[in-house]
Amino acid sequence: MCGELRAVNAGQQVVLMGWVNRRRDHGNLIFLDLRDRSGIAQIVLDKELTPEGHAKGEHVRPEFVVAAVGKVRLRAPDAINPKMETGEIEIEATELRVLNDARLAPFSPAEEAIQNEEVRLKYRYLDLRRTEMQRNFRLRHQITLAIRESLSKQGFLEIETPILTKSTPEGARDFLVPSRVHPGEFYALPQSPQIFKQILMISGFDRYFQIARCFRDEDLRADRQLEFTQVDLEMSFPRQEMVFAVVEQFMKAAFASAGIELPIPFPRISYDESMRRYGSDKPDLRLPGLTDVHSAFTGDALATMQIDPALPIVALRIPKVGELSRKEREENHPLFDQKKGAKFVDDFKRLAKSFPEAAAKVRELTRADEADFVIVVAGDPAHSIKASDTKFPGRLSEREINVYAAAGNFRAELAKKYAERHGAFRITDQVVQDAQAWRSPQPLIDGCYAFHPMWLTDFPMFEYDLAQAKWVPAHHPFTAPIEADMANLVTDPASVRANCYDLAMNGLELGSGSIRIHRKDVQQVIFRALGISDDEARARFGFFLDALEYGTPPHGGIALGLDRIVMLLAGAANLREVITFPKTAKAIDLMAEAPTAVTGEQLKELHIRVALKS
RNA sequence: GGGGACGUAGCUCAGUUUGGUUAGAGCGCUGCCCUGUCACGGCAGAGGUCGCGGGUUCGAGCCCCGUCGUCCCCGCCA
Repeated sequence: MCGELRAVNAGQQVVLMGWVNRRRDHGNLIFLDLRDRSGIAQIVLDKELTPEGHAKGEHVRPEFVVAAVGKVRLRAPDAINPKMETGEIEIEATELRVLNDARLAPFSPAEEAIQNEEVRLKYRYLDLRRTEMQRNFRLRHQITLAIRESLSKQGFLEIETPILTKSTPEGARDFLVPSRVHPGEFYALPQSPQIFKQILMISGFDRYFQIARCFRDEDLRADRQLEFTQVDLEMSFPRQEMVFAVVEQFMKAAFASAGIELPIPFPRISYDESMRRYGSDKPDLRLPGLTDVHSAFTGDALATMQIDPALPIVALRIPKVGELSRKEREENHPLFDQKKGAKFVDDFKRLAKSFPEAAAKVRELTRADEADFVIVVAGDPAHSIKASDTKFPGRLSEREINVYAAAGNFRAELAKKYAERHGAFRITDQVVQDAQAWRSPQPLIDGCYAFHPMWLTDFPMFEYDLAQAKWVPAHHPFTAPIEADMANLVTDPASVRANCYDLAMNGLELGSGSIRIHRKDVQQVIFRALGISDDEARARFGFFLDALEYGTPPHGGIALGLDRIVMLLAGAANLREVITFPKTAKAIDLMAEAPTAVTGEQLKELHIRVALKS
């Protein structure tokens, strides 16, 4: 293997096979950099030593596939290349065989990713040859392996569930597959193995897991593809803490496989607290959170500034951004979500002029340095939004959540924009760039962790739908309420918390799970509370309701997005970097050119007629 | 469904502000030269429907309208 040869291999006879990364022709001496997945080695073709090999070498071009026969030799001291892992040696070729030629590639796999993602995806096989992509998928393999090993050690069995199945209750649009045998009927691809894994608990498999492909026919995002992979698990007789412990173990193992030490247990935070402190249900803890600065403003000041005193007033702080010009600030304004009924103050000079005490207090409360950029976000009384401002005791109102979310989104956007300046995301970048580091078992920087996992708990069971004027489920219908809140299900739905939990890390939702309902009577109450009729429940998952009646153990579990975990560890900003053949934002595979129309013959066999809108 | 950014040589980009002769650069590519390079070097050369369609104009890469594609976001989706 090209990249594995070292000084100790000097003198060995070898046959190296791989792709020509680069060719340097010095006339009677030709250097070939030969690349395979292990790395690059330099082949020397000397006209005196191998006239034939040298002659072939003259016609070799980038990405030709060749075999070089020869001896490993130490380079002369002044010819050592310290930038190459194999820089101390080279192959003195006695023979060169051209195994295959190659057309001129639209871009070179020897170089960094090109900007044009269309071309990258169309020629994905060339893109995947790049060192960075090879590294990403090796990383993905190692992470997957570590998770399998950890879960197996913890007593989980890996069990497969169907891909051709029935619509599951996840709420997204299904991908449908027509049945040839049953005209007019369709299978659905699983949005998750949810019902099957719960049935596996009923079947007595105790602890199940699966690295499961899931499918959701919704619009794509940087962190969302049509098909994605989940680490899906379920266990019998659990409590939240037991699920957390299992996940923490395998996450620790997964990160260790990438050379990152992840301290456990992970911190926990309630949903309400997360909204207050980060304006998000997937907080990024690499930067300071939001600060409640209501106390900095007098009633008069709020009236003058036209800020709603009944709503939260929070400050966000992005460190080390420095002072921004008016133009720079204005360029940031589109990053603020106008639709949340919130407004912001980012001109601190003006604020200090009108309300010097308030401005000083805000900077004091946020512990802002001179160079830190601070923005105050507050409710806009003038703004009419479609949101309920009904305040249920012990629970954030929708308008409050909107103000926090506006601040949280703004914080995340600005953090992304000024990543260079605050440097809080840098350690992740370093993981990417340092090709050695990812293999190292040592943490990259002692005591400084680039990855901040966080459990979120105590989600509300229901959300109030203003349009329908009723409480609707915030989760899938098998999520159990927290035991203590069970009594309030009908009388006070607002106060009921769900026995479910999310795992977030660095501003991404990594996974979501819950303790499930295992009793039929509770399930019926929930269905009723969710406005799902008996008939509807029976039609959608009657088989599951039947199964529930045959001795269902208490059970619960979670599913974590494997692609997202790999993305974080690869330091990638997009899922496409860790998925071999991803789809574009318009849901197209540019290489395979899918989807496509199919023949009339195929449609006929499937009893399908296509009716396109004109 | 909506908002934003982008689209000029194989790739990365300049040129668009203020319409004006034959659209440029770097890398890559082709040919020749070169025995110690490793982003090799030197000389010469090829390569463009300026995404596509229409319009305004004496004249459009540049202005207007439409359309397509890629990316990011909202909606949607845990």
